[in-house]
Amino acid sequence: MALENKRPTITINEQLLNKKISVKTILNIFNDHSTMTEEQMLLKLNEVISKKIKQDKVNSRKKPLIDKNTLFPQIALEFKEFFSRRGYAPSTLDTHMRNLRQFVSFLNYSYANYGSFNTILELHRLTKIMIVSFEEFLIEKLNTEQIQGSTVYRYLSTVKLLLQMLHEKSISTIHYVIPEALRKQGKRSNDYIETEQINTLIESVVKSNSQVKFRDMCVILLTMEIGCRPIEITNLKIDDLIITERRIRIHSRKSGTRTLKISKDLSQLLKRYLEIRDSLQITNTNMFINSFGEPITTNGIRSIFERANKKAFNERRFNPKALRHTYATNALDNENDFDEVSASMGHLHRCSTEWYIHRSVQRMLRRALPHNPLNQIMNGE
DNA sequence: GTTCGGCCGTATAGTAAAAT
DNA sequence: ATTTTACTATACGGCCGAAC
Repeated sequence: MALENKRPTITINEQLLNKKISVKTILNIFNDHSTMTEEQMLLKLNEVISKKIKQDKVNSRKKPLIDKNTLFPQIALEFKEFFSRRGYAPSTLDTHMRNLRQFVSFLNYSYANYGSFNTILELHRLTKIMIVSFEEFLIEKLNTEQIQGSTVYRYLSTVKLLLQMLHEKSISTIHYVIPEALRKQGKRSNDYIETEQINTLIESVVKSNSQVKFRDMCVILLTMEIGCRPIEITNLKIDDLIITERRIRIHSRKSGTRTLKISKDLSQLLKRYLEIRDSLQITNTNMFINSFGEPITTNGIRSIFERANKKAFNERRFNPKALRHTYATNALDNENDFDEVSASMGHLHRCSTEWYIHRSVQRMLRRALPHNPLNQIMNGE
């Protein structure tokens, strides 16, 4: 390490060329330069750099989570086994399994003296009375405002499906119809977010020092600009972005596939994000990844929004869906072609889009996205 | 034929807790 | 302290048949 006659030199790791280190960090290193030798400075710099590189490495998950299957009663697993052959989406099967867990534990609790209900074969002891008492149990929860009507309906739908299966397997002959009064749909909400609020949210992300800052910005701005769903963001593959044409192809089971135009600024931001992503060793082709290098999930998207909200407003003010609603309202308000808006929202039917027209006319008149918040960010940097 | 509404599969939201 | 998962609850929307 002797420097002697030579000028001090430093070998920069190739990886470093792609890393960004803030000016402030560098300045901090040389803060007390008066007391440091050149050699010490270089050592210190190297130290900071290697720390930074280490930091940017993708973490790996330590150990697998608890086997999900152990969380569900045997009946739910058998249910899944039976129905997964019918092409149900994973989320649907999950929902039913969760609902079944409630039902099975209800049976085991309320009818303990009838013996246990563990496997579907044991469900031959299931009686209509038990189901009706489950209904009553749910109604009680409904009346005490623990759950909504639509949830009661969901639970009973699962029971109905279970009975279908039991019938097909000749385990039970109970024919069950959900009572009319218990078939409640959920209520639609419609949030509208003023532009300033969106700006505040985005600014808070821009200002943050988060390692996933660029990812988060891309996710929020994508939702804002094209009104896509969280699930559609999780489904995005790298190939879905056609950067030269500034087009992005989004897909979900619910809405199918559609291709949308994005702004110049957003495409630049995405490009920048993808550069960062490229510098990590990622084995999948998903555009957005979590800190483990795995494809991001809808939970991940939600937490991006929650974090940003908390930072910006100190409370949860709006969610991805609200941005989606805002997008639809703005798009319609700016006198875009109705069918175009409908298509860009991924609505297959006009009625889905029409719903947004019935919003407060006053508010619709008041605001119209005066500018793209991205302009400020890109110019400001 | 268009519109309305039910059905039901599937997505999102809120919260707590775990993992780093 | 931050970021993610797990769980429960609930909203959204495609599809289709009945009512207009």
